[in-house]
Amino acid sequence: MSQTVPVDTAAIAEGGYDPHAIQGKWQERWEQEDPFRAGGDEDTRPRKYVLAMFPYPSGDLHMGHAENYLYSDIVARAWRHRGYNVLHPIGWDSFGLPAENAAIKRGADPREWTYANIAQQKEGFRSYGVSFDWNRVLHTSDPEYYRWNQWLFQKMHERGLAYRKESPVNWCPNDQTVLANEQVVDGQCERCGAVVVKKKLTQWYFRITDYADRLLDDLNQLEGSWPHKVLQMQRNWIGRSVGADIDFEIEGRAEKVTVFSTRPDTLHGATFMVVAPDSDLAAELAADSSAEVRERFQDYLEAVQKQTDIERQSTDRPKTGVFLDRFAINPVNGERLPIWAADYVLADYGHGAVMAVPAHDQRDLDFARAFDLPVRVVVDTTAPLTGAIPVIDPDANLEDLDTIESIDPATTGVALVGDGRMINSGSLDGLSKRNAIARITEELAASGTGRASKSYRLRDWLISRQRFWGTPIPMIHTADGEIVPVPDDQLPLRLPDAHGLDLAPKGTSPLGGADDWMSTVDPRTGESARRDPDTMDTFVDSSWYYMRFLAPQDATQPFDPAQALRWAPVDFYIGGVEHAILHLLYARFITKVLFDMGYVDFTEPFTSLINQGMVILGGSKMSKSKGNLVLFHEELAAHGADALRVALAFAGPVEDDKDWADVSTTGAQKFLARAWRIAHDVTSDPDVVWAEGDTALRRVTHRLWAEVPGLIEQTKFNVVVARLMEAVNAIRKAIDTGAGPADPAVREATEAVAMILDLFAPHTAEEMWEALGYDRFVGLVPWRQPDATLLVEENVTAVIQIDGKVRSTIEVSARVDPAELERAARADEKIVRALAGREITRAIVRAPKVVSFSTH
RNA sequence: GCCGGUGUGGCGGAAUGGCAGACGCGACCGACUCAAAAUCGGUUGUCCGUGAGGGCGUGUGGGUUCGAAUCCCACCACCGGCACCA
Repeated sequence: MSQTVPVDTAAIAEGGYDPHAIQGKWQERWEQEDPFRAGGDEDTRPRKYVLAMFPYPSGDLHMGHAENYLYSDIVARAWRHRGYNVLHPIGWDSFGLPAENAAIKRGADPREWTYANIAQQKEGFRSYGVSFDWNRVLHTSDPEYYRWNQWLFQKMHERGLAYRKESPVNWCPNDQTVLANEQVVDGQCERCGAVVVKKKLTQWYFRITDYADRLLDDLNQLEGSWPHKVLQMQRNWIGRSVGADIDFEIEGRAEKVTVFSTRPDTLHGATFMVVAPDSDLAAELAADSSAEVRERFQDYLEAVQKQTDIERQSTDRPKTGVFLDRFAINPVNGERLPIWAADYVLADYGHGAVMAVPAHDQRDLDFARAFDLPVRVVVDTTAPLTGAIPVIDPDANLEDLDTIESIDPATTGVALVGDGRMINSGSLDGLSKRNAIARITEELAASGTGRASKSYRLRDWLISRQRFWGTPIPMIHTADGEIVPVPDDQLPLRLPDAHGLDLAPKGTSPLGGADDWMSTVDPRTGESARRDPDTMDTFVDSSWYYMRFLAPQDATQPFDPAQALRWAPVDFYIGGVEHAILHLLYARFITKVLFDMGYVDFTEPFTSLINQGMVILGGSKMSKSKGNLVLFHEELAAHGADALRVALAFAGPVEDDKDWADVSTTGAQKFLARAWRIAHDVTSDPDVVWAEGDTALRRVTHRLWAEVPGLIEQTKFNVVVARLMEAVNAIRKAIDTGAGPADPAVREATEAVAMILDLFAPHTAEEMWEALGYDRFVGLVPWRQPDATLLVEENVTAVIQIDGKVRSTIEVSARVDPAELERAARADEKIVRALAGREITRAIVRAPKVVSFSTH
């Protein structure tokens, strides 16, 4: 048995191409000369702002980062070549739980862990050759940054957009903190997977629901520029329903109860009312009922509260509920509707109470059938919706309507949710659904018992967190129970030293244990007061960071409005789809708030958005626990940055997942060695006259110039790499068996390859550029324009079809006359043979590409 | 249940109304070499045929068109979002 000897294939095998030496050389020069710094105020070129979602410093970079920042780098480099002043910054989303958990595990300071990881990732980005502007680095955990989170919070508070309320909140029992709705996925904590429970707490919220309509409607502007999927997810998440609020008198209660309904047209069909058992309203209605009801209600409430969200939300559970022995009065007909408490009604949607119309709502019908409540049909879904309105006898009994009887929900168990003609509904009779909704809404408004209304699935954004490693909430709780802002001259309100603090999760913020830190004075009276012990959700940090890059060192304001006018909004944004309804919704919200405050002149932060796919392995997501990790620094060491970059860019469309098993770093390395070699084979000088070069090769070059910018704009990076491979193959062939290494077209083509390859393999491209006799940096060289005369082929292959099948091809001039082309096609030997005497009944000629004959 | 997306060789993918499978991976054959690696050249959708050539082929079925992977309709499969949201 022979032994396998490890060989440095990269250095030896590729015939002199040594990616690691090249990489070190150019990274050092970039570091010294800072060529990718964005142009300043004096720069008159048009501007482009390219941004990839900033990383969380969770250890070393991984393959997902390799992909994400490769794509933003490709776009940034392409725009530089096309004459733009490009801003491509990098920073770190450096507050958050993992730092804290790691610190708890090791008894260390989250700061140390965080900044050590940032240093490691910075080094990773440098050795990967990403063309960031390193002068604008920010870390959200720096007081210089989070000071402006506190500014934002106070601005929001001034405008009534930050407020406190007591409410049942999502509580992660593992992380021991509250979570925003967006951070609960399938009833589980987005971060750790623990089953989320409800807890009633007083917390800080941002009033994102005030912006629900704008967040929804403005998605239309992004159509075509954002992934369809993300727009869809945001629309679903906001979940606007249009209908009416209807006020019901309650017997024995002074105030009316309002319900929301998308089907106010069915108001005459309401036969009972249901309130959410965990709502204040249910508790109050039960409290004023009999002792027996109170007891039954209490038992039911306890049972309901024991359920997790997962249990409560699972569909096709049998309906449960209790009768509260209270009655509501239907405003349109005075009927008494029994009021029930049932957990299929949610406390925090609409008004926590519904009018139940069992005939026309499946849930209400299920409940009615379970508790033997009446069902009254008020929409004849069998009636035609077009033509004359059928005459309905107002005294007609349902039993008289044969058609309706056969589909009576009370017997079939299927609610009639479709459109139809109103019946048993007084003034609405005969109307269609849409007209009935309009009519009843008017009537309710006229009588003061209702009004048009909208409801949203979206809830206000809970931003308090009971954890240490985040932005302290800049508010003071005074002795008299007031809550006042920390005065501006005392900002930033810095986190205390973590040493000596118990960071372990215990359900309240660790800051509460920092006595010196917690005690402060009431800025109005000087009396002693307490700080707010909670920190902000880290999604607050990332909701506006793209603005901070515009002037990251500014100590006087969060961002410079003049720079915002120059650079913002972001022209090209890229990141994973996992942020579709978290970061991207919050950033849109905060941008609109900043617009309303007059700080920015745009309402959407990210003009175009791309979601890159994930890097997976063997069909499943990489994870430490599964042990199927492909490590970034190992791949980098094995193949070099350029091969890694080319392999990833070539692996497939940006949006698709890339299985590492299908990614060929060795293939990429081979290609790069071939490209590097042709640059060294060129023997002509830089001042040769290209026009004297081989025309066929020149056509290849100019097709490249014609095609590549468009392909980059469409983010078809894999196709651009394929085109470069074709070009390299064509040059190789020209050198070896055609025009020869001295031909000007060989130089022209090789220069084009170097200039475009810069997007994918910047180190190799610089090395090629140098070999071709130029000064650094190819990364800053403007791309050439295609020569139109070289784009028009002289001869093309025309396809000749008979009855839709290709039967022959002929070489013709690109400027061939259609009549002449048809003549040539008819005369073609293969066509004559294939026709076998059949007559051509029709000929379609699309010169110079197609002739299509039909024979029938 | 509602809404949306996707479906192409052994594999990743290309082609958005005009030669399906560009480019690459893998595989096979050859040149160079004592040999191997690297490099270079060739073959590679599938079936029939010695060959020339022909049949079939982009999830399935239909349609539009001289011509469909591409447009339309229905269905199937997979993936994703929302879901007792009134």
